[in-house]
Amino acid sequence: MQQNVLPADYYLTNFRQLTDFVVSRYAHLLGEDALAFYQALTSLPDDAQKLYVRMLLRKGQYFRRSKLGYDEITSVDAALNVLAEAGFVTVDAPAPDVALVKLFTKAELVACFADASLKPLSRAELDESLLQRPIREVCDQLLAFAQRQDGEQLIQLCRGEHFVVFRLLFFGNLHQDMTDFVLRDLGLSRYESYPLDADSAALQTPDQVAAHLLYYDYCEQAENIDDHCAADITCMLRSLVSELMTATKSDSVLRRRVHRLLLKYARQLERLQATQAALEIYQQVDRPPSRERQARLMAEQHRFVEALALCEQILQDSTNEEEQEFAEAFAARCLKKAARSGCDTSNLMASHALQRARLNLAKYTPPTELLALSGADTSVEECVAAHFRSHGACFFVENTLMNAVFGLALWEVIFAPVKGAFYHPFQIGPADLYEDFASNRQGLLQRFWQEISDSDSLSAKVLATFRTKSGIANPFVHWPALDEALLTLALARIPYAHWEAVLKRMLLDIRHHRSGFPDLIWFPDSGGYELLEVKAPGDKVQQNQRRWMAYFDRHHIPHRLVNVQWL
DNA sequence: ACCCGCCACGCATCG
DNA sequence: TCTACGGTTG
DNA sequence: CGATGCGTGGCGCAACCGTAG
Ligand SMILES: [Mn+2]
Ligand SMILES: [Mn+2]
Repeated sequence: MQQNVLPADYYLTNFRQLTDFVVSRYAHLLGEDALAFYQALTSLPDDAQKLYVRMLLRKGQYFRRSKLGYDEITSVDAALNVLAEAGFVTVDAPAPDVALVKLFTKAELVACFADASLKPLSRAELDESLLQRPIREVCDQLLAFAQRQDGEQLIQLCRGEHFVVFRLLFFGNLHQDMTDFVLRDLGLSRYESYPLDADSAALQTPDQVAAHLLYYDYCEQAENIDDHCAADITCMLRSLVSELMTATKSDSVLRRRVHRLLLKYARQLERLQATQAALEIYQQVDRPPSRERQARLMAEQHRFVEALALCEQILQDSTNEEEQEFAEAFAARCLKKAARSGCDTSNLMASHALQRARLNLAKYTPPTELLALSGADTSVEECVAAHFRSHGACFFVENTLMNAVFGLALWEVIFAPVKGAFYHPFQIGPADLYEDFASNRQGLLQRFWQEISDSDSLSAKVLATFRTKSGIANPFVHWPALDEALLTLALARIPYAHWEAVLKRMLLDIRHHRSGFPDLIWFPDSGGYELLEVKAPGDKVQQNQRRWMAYFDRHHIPHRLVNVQWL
């Protein structure tokens, strides 16, 4: 892959692109101080802006002058003077902050504090021991130590917190950053070009922005928290709930993010045996696997009636297949345990949902073959593929093939300019991909199925898109795993009705139906095709894999489970 | 598309 | 001296 | 025993540098 050469001030250009974009579209969402920050910074000479942005893009807010070696800046010292004058940095006047310690090496710290007892400590222990001392004194000594070195200065970057707001408004999240610009400009990633209409924005109101910023504050807090202190975690989560839960009512994106965070840390509370706290947090979340976790915790405490009530609720209203299957199986087990422990189960047995669950327990068993192979140095899947290649072509595809055909066939639908779906240039897909993708595109999909109504039109569409969009990011297309020969063969051998069935199930629930496809696709010399899921001894079919195979069975899509036995 | 989603693997537990 | 890692760079 | 649940590891741009051990 060719690598483009970037201009020396590429980072300033990128910074300006981002901030200009935000100011021109979202000025009404920027606070007064953020806007003032932008105006003050952009009125400085280029060199000062360059240095400021260089520091802004590095970690932390403290820097040693000796580590600011930027050849493209005519005079770093002059730039620093300008920045200091304008209040964008301080020089040799750092706030007392433990982060300053990170600017110095072990050897320097030992010398700085002239304390030989520090020497045998590891870096982590050294940091820890300095943390015990008064911060003020430590920082004074560090500053004095730095100043004793020729030309050294301690720079503190100021007002950097405003850039976070710009990033949030630009990307709609804080996990993307300026590297997206660089990777694109280097030619390492390519994005589809979709219109960014004036009215599409990730965030709409100042309150929403504030809530998101608060959420990311909590994320940061969570990352720095002691993972095995249940009390600390509980305390943080309670505070998050009280400050953020109301904001999630009207903001589905924030809701999703907050729920994820709560689920993750409630699970951690479980590991720490903090059952009550975990339950308390789970009760704030109404998405899977919250009720499953609650039911498990209830059953663990022999509160079978409550566990069963949760299962019953799931059976009645959950649209999540995995959660449904859990409730069916778990309810059956709980009923047994409840009966055995002498609970009165007569009320429970009257529940329709629970009765249905007890009948519904049969799991689909795919056609199965036992294959004896002698071990090799490659993966099981490759061994089995090699075996099947003696009677045809065989590829190790897992999700990549079906997903690729989905992504290529539906390319225009995926990137259609639906309102609110695209709001910055670095999206690999629409914002609502995993939410209401199909219902927000009913007309487009209807026209798609009219246009793509047979094998020829599907093949033509997929192969044409494969060529014209090659290399462009798409949430379903993993370009390196794809080659035209495989695609051509698959399109020729797999009947239209099968493709239609697969794509339609994917469309029903993209998030949960984009995975679980079998390992291999085999094209026998005699024609046709078959999907093969390989299992080594000790491995077993996963739930999402089984659901796909059950669906294959209903649609007469040829598939098989290949259990390997090592010779 | 948030130290993840996706897959396989290895271990402990339990009817 | 060598290696592992995190931070910085384009 | 098989079934189940839990935790794990690899894979994510690549080259370079300084620091820690
Ligand atoms: Mn697999
Ligand atoms: Mn497999």
